[in-house]
Amino acid sequence: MDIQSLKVACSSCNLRELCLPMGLSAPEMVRLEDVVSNRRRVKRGAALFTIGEPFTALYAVRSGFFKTCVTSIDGRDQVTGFQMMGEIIGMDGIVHDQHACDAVALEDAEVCVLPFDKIEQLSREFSALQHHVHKIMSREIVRDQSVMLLLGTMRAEERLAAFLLNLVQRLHARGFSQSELVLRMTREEIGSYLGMKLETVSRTFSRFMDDDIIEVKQRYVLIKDTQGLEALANPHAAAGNAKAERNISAS
Amino acid sequence: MDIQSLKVACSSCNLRELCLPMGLSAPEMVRLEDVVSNRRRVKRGAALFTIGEPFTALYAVRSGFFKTCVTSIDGRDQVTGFQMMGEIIGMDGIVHDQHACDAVALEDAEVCVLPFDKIEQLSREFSALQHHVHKIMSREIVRDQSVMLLLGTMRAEERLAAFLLNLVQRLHARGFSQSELVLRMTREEIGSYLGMKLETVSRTFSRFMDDDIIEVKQRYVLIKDTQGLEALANPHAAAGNAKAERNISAS
DNA sequence: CGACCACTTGACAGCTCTCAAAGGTGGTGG
DNA sequence: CCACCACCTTTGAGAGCTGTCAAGTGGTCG
Repeated sequence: MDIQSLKVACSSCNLRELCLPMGLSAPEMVRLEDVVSNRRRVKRGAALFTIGEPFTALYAVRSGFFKTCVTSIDGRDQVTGFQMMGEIIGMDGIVHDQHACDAVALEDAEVCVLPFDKIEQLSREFSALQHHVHKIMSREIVRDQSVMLLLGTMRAEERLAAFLLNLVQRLHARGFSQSELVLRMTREEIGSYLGMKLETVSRTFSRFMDDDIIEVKQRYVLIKDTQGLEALANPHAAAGNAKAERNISAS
Repeated sequence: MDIQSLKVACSSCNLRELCLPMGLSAPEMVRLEDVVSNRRRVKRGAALFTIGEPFTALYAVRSGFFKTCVTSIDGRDQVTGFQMMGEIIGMDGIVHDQHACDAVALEDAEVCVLPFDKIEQLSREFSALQHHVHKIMSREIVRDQSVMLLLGTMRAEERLAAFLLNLVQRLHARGFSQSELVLRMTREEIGSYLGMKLETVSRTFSRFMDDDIIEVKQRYVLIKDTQGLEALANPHAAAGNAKAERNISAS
């Protein structure tokens, strides 16, 4: 245990199937461990990086929970994502060699530092790593597009339902419960992510409770009726929707 | 001219400073031309690719105008972007080896086909190309985040103003007017992108006209007061906003 | 234990959506 | 070449959802 906490070892990390080393061969992973030599602890409320800060590395979340936020010229800010263990942060910084968003820890956290020049160098040697890096960035693009869909077409109930389902789904993939979770963020942060005010988030939680779909006690959430929640997130999915059916039959 | 229309030549393409070959040396560009050997024409209204289609290549827009749209399980769809010449489409497909959105031509268009396996192969040889590919993907992530900010925090007037400013800015970078443009998309498509209904788009255009900030005649738009439009897009930028000022002083 | 922060709830206002009708524009076919 | 049709756009009226403002409660952390 002591040795592990001093030296990073992707090959023994229980996140390796979710994180950067996914799909690498044993010798490749050894070389990767050489690159991923540093860890960094981030206290709750502290920033891993901030807007404008020079970009040098990507970060793999090892433990803890982060939010990323962008800020407009006139000071409005928006949470663009919540990141949990195994997820990669910082790809926004590549294009201008400086970060385009803030990354803030929502609880005490630890990240693996992935110096980007080293990643690029190793990617030129190992096509598996190269392709995986591309996949990670592509996944982020696809995720962002689904958030656009949420923000552009959904109403408050649908947004919050989709948000909760997404969270438990990701937690479940990490070995946690399928129906229980502890929110690491405030109502205001949820609202910022979902494009609604904290009061609306709170009211919507209350409505879900009244409908007996979830149980909420502060940060703790129990999903009592997953199907009901799914129905709230996609209200027209069951009804014979022409477009949806076309998509299903096409695939 | 005939030769050029048969054979792609990045080195003589007037988009090379915006597109994939940016920053490559002469010999590198020659090798790239070998990869970018195919072009494809797409008629107005036709799809360059659709959701679920196998991913094989990225596409560089050579002429014409595209939209990309995602569709939810229950059939709602959302325009996630508009792409003009010099911009790269298709990065959504990398993660699952199939496209996650539709790309539809809004006018007759032509694209350069960039087979992705070839791009990856060449990226392993040329770090300049590798880094540029990363930048293009990172730029897309940053763009998506700014759309989230728009959808999450702005009101109809602000969204449409920001949209118009973004369009003319990109057109201007391509040598077009700074104050005049022709919309290639319908009010409904604008609305889908901006998360509002077509009627609201139309009404907001009318309000801008009443305020003498723009002139609109169907698809044609003349920006009469750029500063006024910027003020509409960032209403609190001028006022002494604490957060904005903190960002300015910090940078 | 106390202060502060997060959360909940209510009342009301306002923005955007919905539904509806009419006017334009561009394309197609006779 | 003209007429017709389909689609896009504009505008109005009213409804509904979410935001705003406000007050009070409860939980958490120093």
